[in-house]
Amino acid sequence: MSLLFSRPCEYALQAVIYLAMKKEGERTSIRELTAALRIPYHFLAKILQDLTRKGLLSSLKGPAGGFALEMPAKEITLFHIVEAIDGVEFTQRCVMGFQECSGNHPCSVHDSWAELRDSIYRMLVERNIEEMAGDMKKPEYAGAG
Amino acid sequence: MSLLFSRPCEYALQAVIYLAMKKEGERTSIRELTAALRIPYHFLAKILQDLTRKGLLSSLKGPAGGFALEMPAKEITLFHIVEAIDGVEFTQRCVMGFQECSGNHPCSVHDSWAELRDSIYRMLVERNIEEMAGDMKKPEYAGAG
DNA sequence: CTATTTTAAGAGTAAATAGTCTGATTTATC
DNA sequence: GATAAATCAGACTATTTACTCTTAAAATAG
Repeated sequence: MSLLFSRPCEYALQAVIYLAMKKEGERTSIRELTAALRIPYHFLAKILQDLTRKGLLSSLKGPAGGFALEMPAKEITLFHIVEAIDGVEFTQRCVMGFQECSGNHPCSVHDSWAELRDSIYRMLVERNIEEMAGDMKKPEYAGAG
Repeated sequence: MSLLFSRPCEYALQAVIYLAMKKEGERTSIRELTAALRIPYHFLAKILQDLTRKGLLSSLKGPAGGFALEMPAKEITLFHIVEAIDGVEFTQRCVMGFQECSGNHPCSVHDSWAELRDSIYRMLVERNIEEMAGDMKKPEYAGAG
């Protein structure tokens, strides 16, 4: 079970943060990313292609090729990545799956979940990838392998 | 995509709340539940059997048989149901899937997610099924079909 | 121009999740 | 006891998600 986000989305989040830890413009190969993050090679390749098509990354073939952020890390949030890979369906569905659940015909946790949903959204937008990459470089943080 | 909870778990939540809307001890058939909640018959049958094995429901075969809550609705929370069907893994995993993420080696949203996780837990335990069934009976609430 | 290193693309496979079917068993009623 | 109405059990199928493989194409360096 991969809670909240799909596997591809989790991998995308990790990969983009990893790229943000590099100097701006520096390119990183799939090989390096999959080794550092322990993600299956060809699977991550697909995901990075997807992020490239969606305009979040740029790619270059050949030796010294690889992937880099298409825009400054400061302008990217986790939400951009989630939006690109999983979409924003989680902002809409009833948490218990009631088909009729809606604003004027709510289920009994509709309002609590609405608040939580907002908090999740806030978690995804309140900090940018540059700040997060800064964290990850510190020894007390996890992720880079 | 069935956010946060699996399909079987969503169906279980719906079914248990539906049962809590009945008079204590009254038995309800799979047929009635699937008609009211629009859930596939045989699939819900499996889920109810599971909840019965886990001790949340009691079942009776034969005409006038069906399912009922094994204990007073006041003593059941959504968390009991989630625990029985999906387990509590969502309280443990890193939201971005970082393998190394933990208390003393956190990812950059570790703390925000920890708070959110607690709020989700609170949403699941702060009200019991009796209260929620009470809500659902009111015309402005959704669920019973 | 050739060899090498990288991504691109698309088909294919595997595993997990969701949902179905059939037949047996239990219980109540006539 | 026979019949009917319900759950129980387990095998089966379908769909979605996760992951792999192969070949092509682009870029660099010699």
